[in-house]
Parts: sequence; structure tokens; C-alpha cells
Amino acid sequence: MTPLDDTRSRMDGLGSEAGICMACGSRSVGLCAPLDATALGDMARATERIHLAPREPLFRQGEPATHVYTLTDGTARLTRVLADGRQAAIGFRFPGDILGFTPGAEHAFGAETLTEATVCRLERKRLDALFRRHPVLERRFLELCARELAATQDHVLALGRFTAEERCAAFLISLAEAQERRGHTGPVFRLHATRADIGEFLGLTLETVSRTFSAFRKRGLIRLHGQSAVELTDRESLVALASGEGGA
Amino acid sequence: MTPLDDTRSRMDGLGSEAGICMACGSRSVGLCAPLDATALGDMARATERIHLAPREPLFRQGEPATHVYTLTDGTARLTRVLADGRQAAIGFRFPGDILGFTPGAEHAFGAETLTEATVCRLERKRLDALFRRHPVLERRFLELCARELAATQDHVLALGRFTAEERCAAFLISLAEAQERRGHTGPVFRLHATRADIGEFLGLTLETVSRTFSAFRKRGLIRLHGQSAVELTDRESLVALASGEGGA
DNA sequence: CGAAAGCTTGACACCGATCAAGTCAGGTGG
DNA sequence: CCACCTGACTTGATCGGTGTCAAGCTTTCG
Repeated sequence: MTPLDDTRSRMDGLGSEAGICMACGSRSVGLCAPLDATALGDMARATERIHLAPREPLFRQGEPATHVYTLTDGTARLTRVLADGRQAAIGFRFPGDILGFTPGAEHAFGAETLTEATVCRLERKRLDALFRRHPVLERRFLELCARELAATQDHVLALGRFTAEERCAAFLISLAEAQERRGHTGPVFRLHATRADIGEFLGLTLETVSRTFSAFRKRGLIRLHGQSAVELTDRESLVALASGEGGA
Repeated sequence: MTPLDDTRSRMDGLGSEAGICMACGSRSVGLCAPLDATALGDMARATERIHLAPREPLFRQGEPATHVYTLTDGTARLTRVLADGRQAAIGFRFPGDILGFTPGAEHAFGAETLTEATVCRLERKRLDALFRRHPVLERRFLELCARELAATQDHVLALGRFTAEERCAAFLISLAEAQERRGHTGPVFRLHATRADIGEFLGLTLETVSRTFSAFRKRGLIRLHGQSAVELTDRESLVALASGEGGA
């Protein structure tokens, strides 16, 4: 009776899987599809590749949004800061995701790399010009924004209603799904985020994340390979936990 | 040094103050501004006024998004449901706000009235037609969506990092600001939401909301007038609490 | 006036934060 | 190649904030 779309990954925040190329050499899919060769050429020429070290900021909250970025390689996280200095991670981003697009003049949140990363950046005014010539592009970004909104709303639910265990399980499942959408196979996933990063995203302390992962390990739900790789050994149970079915 | 935009109301979720008329007779501001008289006329004719009782659903999560609504009178709340039945309020809406717009085919969340309410509803396909003729409208909705996203992200921060007291204070301040943007004057505000509604929005139980309001009352920050009206007697302190400055 | 719904308050339990040691892994320099 | 050093992680003990359960009270409305 409850009208749900169970297929949408809950508590996503793990990338909008836009499948957008933004003219980074490859004209593949998504955003660029409606563009003709000339426009694509223009765009590719206006585009600039940048390499970043781990933990390097791409842009900060409040800065003028002069560029739009596509993450082509590596992992990044988005953070939002409060007046009193507290901050939270609001999402993670993976290759193919767009970063820093906003209709406003300033970035509403900051982005920084977790790993070494490569981004492809385009001047905002070039994008605006493209919008004018291809209004359909704007629709694309609207869809992207709406999907993002739905994911953020799910995250609100998770933070408001989930226990630490449920949040951690949901995080692991989301992470796995995000990587699988990008072609990853097998049960072992790299986290790239520290326990502190994960805690900041889930509204928990790093100790609680660590304890919860340990509990999962003892129950045979996961195995840890070094510090930054997880193997999901009992994905069923994790999914059950993540959707609040309490079992294990 | 921290780049913040303190002016944006945090934890908004209390209406996107779109200032949009959607042709409900009045052609006032916002959305309709770029429209010529003919288009406005078309739209007004396609529009339908609906009256709703308190606690009546406007649409449910998962239903086909056949219409877009403007709330012209009353208060509504938006809720998102999880597979296991848990649900959370993700926002409240006030007169002037748009409800139920999504680029997708189905509603990502449900909406229901809290009070008696009037909405003005427009068929989705009419809106799409309007988009085609006036691409600038799409930009308008993109901005709306982005603002919504920023508000939801702030709510994520609030749920992840705020204590019960801070959340309640932030809620009261946001409520007051939302009503003031709509012309309300004076320190007394009507809630229209029960303690349970507020708790569902803030990720708290109704008992905790009640206790916190009582504590505010005892500290002289608020006065309660009946069950559904609050007077903010020490707004300064509430603002301080809401921004995490811990004082009272 | 009576009933129902909503609110308040209390007692208690429990989850997760905090504080505090340790341990482990990975990188650097000897 | 090993020793060390540092940052990240784990684990334990304790505390406090919220949830839960349970009365009772107040407001609202028929």
C-alpha cells in the first residue's frame, strides 16, 4: 500500500551518476548528447584538466562559483560548514560526477579530494552560453538537481531515524552500489574515506563508526582488508539492516 | 576566514518563498514575470482551485506527478517514507510555495495539509508546454530546486550535528522568518503543527520537543499561547542557540 | 458538559559521545 | 632491512542526552 520506489538507492550522497562527459575529450553520454559537433568542439577547447593531491580543496563554500567541474578520476567529498565552525560531509563524489554547479553566484558547499584526483573544469560563463544555445541542457541540470535533492532527503531520513548500525550498513551498501554503477565487480571495495570522514557524513563519531564496523566484522557481515578496503561478505544482511529490517 | 553565507536561513525546510503566482488569478511576481498576456491567460484558464480539509493528502510519494500545485492558503507538510514504514517530515510549506514539481514522472515525497488549505493546481503537461515556449521558466525552477537543495543540506547538518535544544530553537526561528517573509508581524506565531509533526521534522520524539519547549518557557525564551501559538520573548537567545553558540 | 486529542511530566534505560589508552599500518631514514 | 614515527584505527570505561513507557493534565470541539 505504501507507494515506494525501492529501487532508488537510499542515503545516496554517493554521487549522482550523471554519466556526463562535459567534453573532457570523450563525448560519450548524457549531457553532451544533444550537442552538435561544433558546440562539442567549442566546449572541449574551453575545458581544462587539473590534477589534485589527496585532501586538496577544489573550491570552498562561499567562494564565487566561477567554474564547473567533472571528476574524471579519484574520490571527493562535499562539506558544508556552520557559523560556529561545525561541519558535516554532505556527500561523496566519484568519477563521472559533476561538481560545483549551482545557479547561484557562490558555492553553497565546499569540495575537497580524498585521493589523488583529476578534474576537468569549465568556465561557468561558457556553460551559461551553452545553456542559451541549447536550452535542453538546462533541463538536464534540473534533473540532476532533483535527483540530488531526493538523495539528500533520504539522507535526512537516515540521520533523523536510523541507528548507528543502520547508517553504517546503508553507507556500505550505497558505496558498493555507487562503485558497481561505475563498473566495479567483486565484493571488495575501497573506502578512500577515513573513519572520521565517514562519521562526518553519517552524523556519528569516528569511534562509533569503528565500533560498528568491528561489530559487523564479528558478525560475519564484512571483512576488512587493511584500513581502506571492505569486503561485503553478507550483503543480504547489510541490505536488511540498511532498510530498517533489524535482522542480521 | 570561514566563507559563509549567514544570511541564508538555516534548516529552512519552511518554504522556498518562491514568490510565484502560477497564474492563480493574480499575476503578481516571480514565475509569471516573463510571460506575456496570452500565455498568462492560457495558464489561468488551465488552472483549478481546490479546497482541502486539515490532514488531507494532496499527493502521495510514488504517485504519478500529474499536477503541480501552488499553495495559496494554509499550511502543508512534506513527508518521505521508508520501506519499513518509518517516515519523516522533510519540510513545511506556506502560502506562495510550489508543491509537487519534479522533473521525474513520480512524486518523490508526499504532501498533506496541516490546516484547511487552498491550492491552485495546474496540469503537468501544461507546465511542460509552457517550458517549451518560455525556456527561461526552466531556469526559474532550477533555481528553486537549488535553493531547496541548500535548505535540505542545512537540515542534514542540523540533524547530524545539533542537539535537541538547538534543533528546536532553529525550528522556531525558521518558522518565524518564514512567516515574516509572508508579511507576518509581531512576536506571536501559529505553529499549525503538533509536537509530533515537529518531532518528525526534527528527528526527535514528541516528548523531547515538548520538554524542550517547556525548558525554553522556564528560561523565558518563549511563551506558549494555547497549544498552537508561540511567542518568541527572547529571540536573540534563540538565534544564538540555533547557530550553536550554546548561550541562553 | 463530556470526550477525544494533544500536551506535559516523571522514571528509567540505552545508545552513542567523550575521554583515554593502546595497537596497527605505512612510510621514512638510518 | 630494520627501527622508528606518525596518522589512523581499535577498544575500554564512563557519562549524558534522548528515547521509551506510563500517568496525568489541558485544550479543543462537538
